[in-house]
Amino acid sequence: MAVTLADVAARAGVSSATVSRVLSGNYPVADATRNRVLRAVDELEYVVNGPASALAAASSDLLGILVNDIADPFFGIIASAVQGELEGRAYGGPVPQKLAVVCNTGGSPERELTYLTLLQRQRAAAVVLTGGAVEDPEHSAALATRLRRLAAGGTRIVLCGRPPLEDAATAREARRGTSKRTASSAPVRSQGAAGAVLTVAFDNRGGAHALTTHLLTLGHRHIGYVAGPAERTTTRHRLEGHRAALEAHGGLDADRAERLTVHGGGYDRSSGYEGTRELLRRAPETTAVLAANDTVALGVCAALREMGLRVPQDVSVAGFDDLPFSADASPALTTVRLPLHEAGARAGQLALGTLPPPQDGMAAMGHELVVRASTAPPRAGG
Amino acid sequence: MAVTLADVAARAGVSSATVSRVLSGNYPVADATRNRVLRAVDELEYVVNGPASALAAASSDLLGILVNDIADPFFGIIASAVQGELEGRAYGGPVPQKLAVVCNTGGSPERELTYLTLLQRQRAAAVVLTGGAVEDPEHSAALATRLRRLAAGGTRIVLCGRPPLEDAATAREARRGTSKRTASSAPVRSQGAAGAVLTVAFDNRGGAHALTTHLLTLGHRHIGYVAGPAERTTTRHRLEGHRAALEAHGGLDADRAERLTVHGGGYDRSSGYEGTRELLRRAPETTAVLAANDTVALGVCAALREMGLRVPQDVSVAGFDDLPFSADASPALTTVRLPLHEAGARAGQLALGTLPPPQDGMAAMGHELVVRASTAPPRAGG
DNA sequence: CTGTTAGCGCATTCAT
DNA sequence: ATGAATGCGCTAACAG
Repeated sequence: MAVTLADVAARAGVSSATVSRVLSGNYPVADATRNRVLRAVDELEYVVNGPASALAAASSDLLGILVNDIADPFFGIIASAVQGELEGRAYGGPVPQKLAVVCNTGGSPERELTYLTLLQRQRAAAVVLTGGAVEDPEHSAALATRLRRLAAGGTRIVLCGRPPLEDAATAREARRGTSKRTASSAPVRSQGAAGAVLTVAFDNRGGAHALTTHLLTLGHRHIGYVAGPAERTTTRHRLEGHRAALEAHGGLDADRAERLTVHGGGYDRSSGYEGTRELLRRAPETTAVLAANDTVALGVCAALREMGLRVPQDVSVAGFDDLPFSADASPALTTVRLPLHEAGARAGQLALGTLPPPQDGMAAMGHELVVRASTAPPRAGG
Repeated sequence: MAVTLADVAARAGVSSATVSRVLSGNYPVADATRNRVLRAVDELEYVVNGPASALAAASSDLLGILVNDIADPFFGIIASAVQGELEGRAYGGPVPQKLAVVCNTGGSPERELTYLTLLQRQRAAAVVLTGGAVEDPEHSAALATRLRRLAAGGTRIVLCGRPPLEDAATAREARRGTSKRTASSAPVRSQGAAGAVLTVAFDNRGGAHALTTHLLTLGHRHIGYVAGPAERTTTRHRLEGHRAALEAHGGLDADRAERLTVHGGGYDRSSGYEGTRELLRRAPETTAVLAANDTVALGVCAALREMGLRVPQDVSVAGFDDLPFSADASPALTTVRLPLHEAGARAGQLALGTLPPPQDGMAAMGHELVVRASTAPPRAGG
């Protein structure tokens, strides 16, 4: 833990500068010299001092990934995919070269900011923020400011699974309550220029729309919605897609829609369980339940089962995300597949600069309706 | 991105040393001075330069976590729990202070070593290695050497879910083929002293034993085993527990046990699927299948279903780990619960030094048999 | 309690 | 193609 460049240099009979050049490989060095250096490195079991080199070079090979909870497969899959892009080629094969710093925010805005500070402290080369954002205007503004500053400082920022940052002007308007945003509004500087904040977006609206349409087509007219936490963009977008589909189908009764919507505390199983009990208390006529995501859907199914209702004969249930376990659930879950892996990979490439950023700074991912056993037509007279 | 300690010092009218003291908080500073410094920090939006401070202090606040794949909830849960321990208290609340570097090894020994090098380069404060180890003697030796060296250099090393490092002497013997290891063997230096390699171990043998006994008690006599990759310690231990139970129950027919064991390529669903087809081809009389883990068990169930066999009426199935989705699978999986979260938390505490290391360097975690719907007595005459 | 002074180990000019 | 010299920003003695 103590052998330094100078030691290697001494052993190889060269200057430390030369050793540095050999190791970073971005400067011509005579083959003979290089070999001698490499041998010395080997013999001394020299390992570069990362902090020292980061200090001198003003850069690091750390990449931050902010997730709600890495134990949730939704985030695990994305993080895994981001990681997959973190390797370069060397010695004739793929070799990891950057390190991923995974930060569990638990969905808390404060921790999100705290982690950003910690990553900035490490001079992380890039930061990927995953999952829905909290919609508190105060926090959004603070976060946007921080991210823009980071981006301006050279840290690549990628949002994966959350909407792009509002441009500053729009945000100001929004906070003033004037949302008369014209088509000819000023160009969004935060997206075109260098130091842009890039986005890989999921189609939460479209997915929920497809799911709701699927249920409507099956004949359901009493569709409950067990939603995620109210203040999340993901929650809002999915709900919007759901309501848009209802509206398209024959008008939306706002009060009724409100009554059929329950907000859970989180994207977890128990939210689905509790939410369903509440929902059926409010609206016993419900014949179908849309869940905030697959995990919530499992809780929905469990609650229904416990109430003596069969899925899908008595009540249909649908999830969202199509996590790996959904196909094997009881019953197999109808859901919407989000390209989590692909999105993560894309985010990783954008973060590394491997992939040229899209024109408008935003890559939109698709969705796919996956119909399985948990949805069926409502019972006659249901 | 350019404001330094000196800038803050100038603004606060103190020396940079004082600023440093205020920020690290481990040295008395007059309240008035502290406030002035803090204000300057705030006004200048100063963020510590991590690399510089790591270099000067010869330490970093990075902690490495090696996992097979962070997308697998088994590892996700452990990693999440480790993370949970990474926060200290400040400003009257829990605040993350160390960063977790998560490394996906994909189960490859080379990548394991590569990542260790990268972490060593970063001067990581600790490294937690999770999941079963690959049993190649060459690699084990290389890995043990590396870990011991790291530990000796002050990096805390914790193995979570894999057996303790063999002590050097034992390893040498093993490689010579002489396994006459006496009870009075030399004390294992790698475990008692400072710089020890600590272990948090799962009871894979005990769990498999319990599961097999459960099936035997139900009346099963033709129990197949769809195992994980052959060279993993986890695979071996679970298989050993399984066979020990068979033996305890009435003698073990080695050939038969061999015929009823199929080794999958990995701990994934498709291994379970393929393995089951192979197993039933070899031994159609099978009335129960033990899977390498829960994920594999899902594949087992899928294959059986596809062959027209009902679970558990025709064939019982059991998993291992009790991952969250297992209770909601179709049918709900009988399995063995491993305290993944608790183990991860413990590993995190040991890695941080929050928890005093156990006497023998090893904390053994328990297991719990969880009987659900996927196991039942064999059909009469089965 | 605070300031001064030396490095920490490396990357990078600038010479040669 | 290589070496010498400088400084990255911070911490840790050491004084005072």
